Formats: sequence, C-alpha cells, structure tokens
Amino acid sequence: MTLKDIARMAGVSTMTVSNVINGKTSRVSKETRDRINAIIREYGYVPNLSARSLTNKVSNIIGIIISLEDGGCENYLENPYISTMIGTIERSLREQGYFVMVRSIDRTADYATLLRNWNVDGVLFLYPPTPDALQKLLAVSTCPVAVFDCCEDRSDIIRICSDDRKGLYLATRYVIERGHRQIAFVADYEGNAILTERFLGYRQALDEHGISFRPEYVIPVPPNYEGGLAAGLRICAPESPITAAVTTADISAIGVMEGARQQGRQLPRELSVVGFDNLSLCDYVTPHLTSISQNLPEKARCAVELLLSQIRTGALPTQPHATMDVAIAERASVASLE
Amino acid sequence: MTLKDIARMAGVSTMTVSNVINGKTSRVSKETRDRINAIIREYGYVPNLSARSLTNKVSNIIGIIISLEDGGCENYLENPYISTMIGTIERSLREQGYFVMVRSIDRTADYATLLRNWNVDGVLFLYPPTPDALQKLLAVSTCPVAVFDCCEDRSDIIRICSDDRKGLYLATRYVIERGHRQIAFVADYEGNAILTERFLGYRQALDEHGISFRPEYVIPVPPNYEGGLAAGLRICAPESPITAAVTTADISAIGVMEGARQQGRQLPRELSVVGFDNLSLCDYVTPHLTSISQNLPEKARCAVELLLSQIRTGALPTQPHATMDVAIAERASVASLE
DNA sequence: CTGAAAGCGCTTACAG
DNA sequence: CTGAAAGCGCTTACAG
Repeated sequence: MTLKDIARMAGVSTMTVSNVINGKTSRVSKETRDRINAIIREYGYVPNLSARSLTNKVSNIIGIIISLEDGGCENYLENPYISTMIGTIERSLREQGYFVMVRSIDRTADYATLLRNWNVDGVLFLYPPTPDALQKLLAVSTCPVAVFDCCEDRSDIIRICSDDRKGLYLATRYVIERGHRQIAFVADYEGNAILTERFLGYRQALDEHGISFRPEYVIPVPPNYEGGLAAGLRICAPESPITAAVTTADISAIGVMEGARQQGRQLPRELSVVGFDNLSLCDYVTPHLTSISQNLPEKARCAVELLLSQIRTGALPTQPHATMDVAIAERASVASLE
Repeated sequence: MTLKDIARMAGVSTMTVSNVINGKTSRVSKETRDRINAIIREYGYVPNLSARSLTNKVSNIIGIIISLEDGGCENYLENPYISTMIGTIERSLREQGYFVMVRSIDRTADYATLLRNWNVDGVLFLYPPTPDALQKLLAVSTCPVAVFDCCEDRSDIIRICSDDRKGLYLATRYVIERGHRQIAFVADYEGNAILTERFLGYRQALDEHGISFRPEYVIPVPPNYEGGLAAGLRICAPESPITAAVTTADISAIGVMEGARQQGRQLPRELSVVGFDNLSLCDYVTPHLTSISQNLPEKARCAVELLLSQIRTGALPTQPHATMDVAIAERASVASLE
C-alpha cells in the first residue's frame, strides 16, 4: 500500500494524499481530507520512511554510538549503565518520532560510513571518546553530536555531564564527617578528564577539612571490578592505616570490598567504601553500598532534548553543555569511627 | 557524492558504477572497474542505503524488539542481561553487514508500523511475548522472526532457548548432593512456559533422589529482586525446615539471600541458594552466587545465524529451534550439610 | 483547493 | 562490455 494506491482509491493525486499525511491541512478541503484519512485508517497505511528519507534528506534516525576504539568500554556488554541509558534514550526518542540505531564502531571510518549510509540525523556517544578520537569523529560528522561525560571544554557539540567534582566532594565529605581521616581515592585519574574532575572533588573535601593530601592514598587502578579488587587488596594490606575508600564506579567499589574481605577485613567496620553511579547493584551487595547517584534517566532525557533541539532548529543550543546534579545515596557501607 | 557523480568522473553510466559496487564484476572490464574503484576510494563514497532499500525491498535493518505489552520486563532498563544480548547481537549483525534498530513496543500496531516504515528484514524478540501477544505479532509480521526463550511448541518461527529443565535439574541435584532435602523452588511458574520447564527440572531431580515433592516448598513470587526478597523472608521464617532454595534468576536469588539475612540467617551456612543466568553479578554478591550459566554470547550468535539464514534463503531453517546447553557455575552460596 | 512533473539515489531488466 | 530508461515511494516547488 503506497501513496499512489491511496490516491487512486480516493480519486485524488498522490500529492494531495501526501499533504494530508503531513498535516498540511490548509491546502486540502475538509471533505477530501476526511476521505483520505478514512482510507488510511481502513487499510492501515504506513509510510515508507526510506523513501521519505530519500527526498527529505532527513531520516529520523538517531545513532547511539558505542566507541570501541580506545578499549575504554571493553566490558560494556554487561554494564547495566548501558542498558539503562539505551532504554531511556530509546523511549524518549520514540516519543518524539525518532528511531534508534545502535552501533559499535572500531574505527572512525565505520562511523563516517554509518552516518552517510542512513542520513543519520544525530548521534549520541554513550562514552566520551579520547580527545584525539573525538577530534577525528567530529571531523567527519555530518549531523549534530551529543556526548555523555565529555569534560573537554569545547562548545561545538552537546555535552551532558554529571557534576563529577561535586560527586566525589560529597562522597569524601561524607566519610570525613563520620570520622575518617585516612581516605583512599581509587582511580587512575591522570589523563582522564572526568576522573580528574572527581579527583579534584576529593581534594577539595580534604582541603576544606584540613586533611593533608597524600599521594600514596591515590590508588591508580582502572575503574572496574578487577581494578577495585587490586585496590582493595592494597588498601587493606597489613599495617595500612587507611579506613575508607572513595571510588569512581560502583563496580570498582564492589571490587574494593572484595579485596578488603580477602584481606580478612570486616565490612564496613574495618573499611568504609563509597561507590559512584548508584546502580541497583548497590542494593544487592553486602553491605549495601552507599553511592553517588546520577539520575541516569534524567541525564538521558536531557541529552535527547538538546540533540533534538539542535536537529530541529539547525543551531547548537545556546547552552550546549548540561551538568546534572548528583547526590549521595546513603546505604550501609560506611561506618562511623569513634 | 552519488553514483551519478562517480559515473561522471569515470566517464561511464551509473549502471556500470552500480555493477562495480555490487561486485558484478563479470559485466565490467577490468580497466573501468579499477578506475571506478579508485575514484570511490579517493572520495570515500558511501552508498545511500535508503535509496538502495527503496529499490531492493530489503533494508539490511534488523529490529531488536523489546515488548512492553505484558509488563514482563518492567525493569529491563537496568538488566545487564539486556545489554549483553544487545551488544553481542549488534556485533554479530554488524559483521554480517546488517544494522540494528532497537525498539520498544507498547502495542502490536507499533510493531507493525516499524516493520513497514523501514522494510525491516528480520526481528529478534529479547523476551518471549505471551502466547496471545505473540500470535498477534506474528499475524502482522512481514519478515522472519526469532524469539528468545519462547517455549511454545510452534515451528513457524525461530526460537532459541536454553535447556531450562536441565538448568534447574542441575541446580537442584547440586544441592541434593550436598545433603539438602528441604529445598524450595522460588518462582511463580504456573502459566509461564519457561518457568514451568524449570520447575519440571526441579521435580525431576527430587524424584530421581527419592525426595517427595512438597507443594508448600514452591514459593510463587515473580523472578525479580522484590520477589526473591519476599521468598527469602518466608523461606527463613522461624521454624522453617528449608535449608536450600533454587531460583530462576540471579536477581531473584540475591533477593532470597537478602530476605534470609533479614531473618537473621548466616549465609550460606543457614541457607543455600542457587541462581540462574550466571551474570557477573554473581561475583559481586556475598557469598558469591553459584548459578546456572547460559552462555549468552553463544545464544545471541546462534539466533543471529538462524535469522540471517532465513533472510537469505527465504526459508525457515530446517531446525528452527535451538536449545543452548547450560552448566552449573560453582561459587560459594551452597553449603554442604553434615 | 488540486494536479502534473521532477527529483531524491539507487538497481534491474532490456537493448545494443 | 556498456548504456538509456523505468521504477522503488515519497515530497516539493510550480502552475492552474
């Protein structure tokens, strides 16, 4: 069933049908409009969007790009963060009449090809590419781009971040207020903008409370389970004076707890830990993990809104950088020291 | 840059360019072929797939459908199972030259519309719809369909299951072999084909070991965290003789453990628990959860293979129903009784 | 208010 | 081995 079929049935031209479908009601009399709409409903006509895309030069397709280039998300497959984001993004976009293509990319060329294959209207990067990779990707981009958690100070793309500095500030202050003074920061932040932000939050909380920073309390591990485990083992080595650890991912925090346990520590009494992301995972582990919550659905929706605004107006939003607020989600993984 | 541009540059017709691109090499002389390929490479030509889709009636788009109809996956957003599947499916399809559209659907009409909007070549359902819903969906399907974990005995679609019965048989036997006799089955299986399969595995293991089945040991809760929690509280009520629980989802098992803990039980000593799915979650909880592993990547790849085979040959595979083997992944959540 | 025509970028018989 | 023409299903100026 095509426009032509409907036109024939209604005894009008395809152009008139097209006008009705696209709501250009001013150009069609009420009678023919009703007649055409009745036929459309009766036969369940559905427009062919490839054809529309071909003439309109817009596809209503948004790409969710998962960059594999820098191995930054080797285990994205099992990351509940990813499903949460994809799910919320898909739903928001669908409500706005868009379609979601999910695509992992190995090389910049894959990305360039995808965009032109389908006339993609806009793309969302779930992870920030490295500055170099981002530069290359933007060079070949043919549509608006939104990047999550990209801390680079550039104003030519949409960026949606969380208040990372505040996140670790809150986490660190929280443990300080409970009497901790020997606090580890678990993440290899150097060279990573977002982790550096978080590190600065940690520093700020220490400074405000007159606790001097000790470089040896920074445990430079990747923010995943294995990294956390290694950190936990080190933090809880015999004689270690550290009583609390702040992390940059729930998974990392869970690794730290496991490491502490392997060193024979009782949790949370002998080591307090704070996560980051506030995944439902936090309720599953023992002790339940106190974490920094990001409100992922809001983050996803905010990105979608900004991206669609750019697509529709053709202009970058006046405020293309949004920072989502964070808060501490208190559970049971931090002990008060007496 | 279009076919026409290339044709002009090479001094040939668009048809010749098209033939080169589509590898119909027999119809073009080597020289013009090389000339055209050089131009394509130089200018980085990328075909417009909407146009190709329009003429070819095939789109190379595969839909991953997430059915919201029966609320069966209310919390799919944070389910790592989903990201694992989407990730693996996307990668397999990409390697075969296909594109993935992810789409949640509220009503059958959404689905019908999607398929015709884009001439979708095939669809994958991550969750089995209810039999009724499936019937409706198939009635409007215009392409091959593959459904995960659909136990209905129908041979007109591709179905990829795990050996659910064996899964719970293994889980139950495992705890029996460790001395347990009072074993709860945690899931409201009635009316759910897949859960019924698992229940039958539980029964079989009991029977084989001469343990009589007790209906009151079936805890009819939904297979999620909250359901597990409720089950755990009940299983570990004072005076309850139950010493072990087998479940149908890791999340459910984690809920059971939490419920047991809330009743003051020591784990695993005072309650043994087995999960299902073997998510990485199992390593994160305390005690580490013994579970039934499904090999999700293989499951995803198998589905992709069968689906593409049907798309390419136009005929349902001779064996459209695949059952993936399962195994027990031993961790620390089951205690041996003396 | 309505229509005939051209065009989006591609492929496929059909001729030569 | 190569090309001219028609067509996929849609929309958009341009006329009337």
